[in-house]
Amino acid sequence: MTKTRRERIRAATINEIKEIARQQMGESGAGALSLRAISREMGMSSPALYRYFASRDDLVTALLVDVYTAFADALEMARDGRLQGDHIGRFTAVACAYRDWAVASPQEYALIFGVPIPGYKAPSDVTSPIAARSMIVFLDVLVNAEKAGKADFSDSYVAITPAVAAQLQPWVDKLQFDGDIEILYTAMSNWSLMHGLVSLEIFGHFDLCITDVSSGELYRTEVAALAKRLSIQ
Amino acid sequence: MTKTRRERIRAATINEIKEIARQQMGESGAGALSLRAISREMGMSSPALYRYFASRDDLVTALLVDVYTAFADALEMARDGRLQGDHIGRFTAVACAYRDWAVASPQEYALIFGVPIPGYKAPSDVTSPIAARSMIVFLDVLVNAEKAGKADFSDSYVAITPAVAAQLQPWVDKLQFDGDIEILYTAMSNWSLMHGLVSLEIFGHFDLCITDVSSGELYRTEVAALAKRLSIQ
DNA sequence: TGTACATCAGTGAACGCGCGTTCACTGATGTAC
DNA sequence: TGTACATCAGTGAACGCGCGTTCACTGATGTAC
Repeated sequence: MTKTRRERIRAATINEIKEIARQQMGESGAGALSLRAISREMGMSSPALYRYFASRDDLVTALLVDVYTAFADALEMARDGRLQGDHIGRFTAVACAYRDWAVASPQEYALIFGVPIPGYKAPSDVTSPIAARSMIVFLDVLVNAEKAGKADFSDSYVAITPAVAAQLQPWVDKLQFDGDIEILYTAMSNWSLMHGLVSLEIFGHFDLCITDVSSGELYRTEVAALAKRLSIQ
Repeated sequence: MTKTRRERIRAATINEIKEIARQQMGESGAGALSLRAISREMGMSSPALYRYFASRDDLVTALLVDVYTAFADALEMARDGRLQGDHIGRFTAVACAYRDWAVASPQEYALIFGVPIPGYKAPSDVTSPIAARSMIVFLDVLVNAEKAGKADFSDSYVAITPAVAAQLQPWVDKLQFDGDIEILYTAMSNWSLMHGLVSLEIFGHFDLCITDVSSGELYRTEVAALAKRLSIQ
């Protein structure tokens, strides 16, 4: 655990690179990330970066991992800020944390959920386990509410056909999920709504028709509607 | 209306430029659109393009207009493929057309709804009226269903607070909308879910947990659930 | 404690690339008389 | 119908830019004896 001096400095430099990269992403978008621009801002020559990342793609991957992690952390923190038995509190907190995080760091959100960066393909073996984490947090809240008998998933949904149930199988397997398939389905559906609302807001597509989306009023109303629909308590 | 020979050729060239641009967008993403690449493919020199578009941004804007129009056309066609009184048919058709169009032309979808192209700002006076068209098609279906007494928007939603209602005002004004505000709200909400489902699918974020998203099974299930929730008939 | 050597961080120059855009130009197509 | 002129489409060369990446190198920092 005790690192040598060199290792500490090295780690600090890596962090600085990533921090500046994140910052530049915030200014000009994830696609415009440039090693030369980063090195310029750091007062280094650009080849020096190759001591830390083997290529631009490697840096992007590292950022992706960080961002996924930060996102999942934010959701977990929101959940754990409420008592275990406070199911509706947890549901609302996680759903709102989703938006809050995205609003606070739109370019990070875009990096994760936006159009893939042209010419860059994330190595899914690295990416996908971390990507799953955030979704699991949300699912977890639903599962626990249901186990406690404080939510009802069967009501306002159409029957899930066997075909759809089969499509969800990989997800079931991956999580070794033993609950009702309706819960998984509901999680996906709610997640999709959250994603839709947030990305429309962040990318400015609500500006046409709504004033002051940034208040989050509309989003919270939707979350409340979801909670009501699931009779979550 | 009768165009001169020169005008016809000119129009044809403009179309060719736009077509190749769309095609290249489909291959390498909207952000990677390059005048030089287009001219290369056309067997022209790149300066020649400046006879047709004053700049790269101008071309992007033209594409944006085309794409928005094509999208709205697709939704309208879907709607008009069903009888006026067939409200649930129209609802389903429009909702499914939304996804079908997006799946068929993901890069176009990304151009409209994705992360804005870095360094490009769409002139909203040109863009926004056309952007509204597609949403209006969807809204129109809901309004007519409600007028005919074939839908119920009050049921599964939380009460809309005055604050939220106020936020929707610009939209009401723009459309000179005289219906119930719940309808507008519902349209936005449903639209957001559709957007969420489709963009998660298109950008590959469902790949982790679902097999064969491309069948559309899941999406159709969601649309059916929406229809049920609105008691649309 | 001092010396010899290996490892590491960082540099400057360079390669080769593609980009948007401007400019002065050549021919072809249209138009007015 | 023929001629003079204006308009238009398209070209090739060039400007200036930024990019990712490689290479041979210089010093500094660590390590083994």
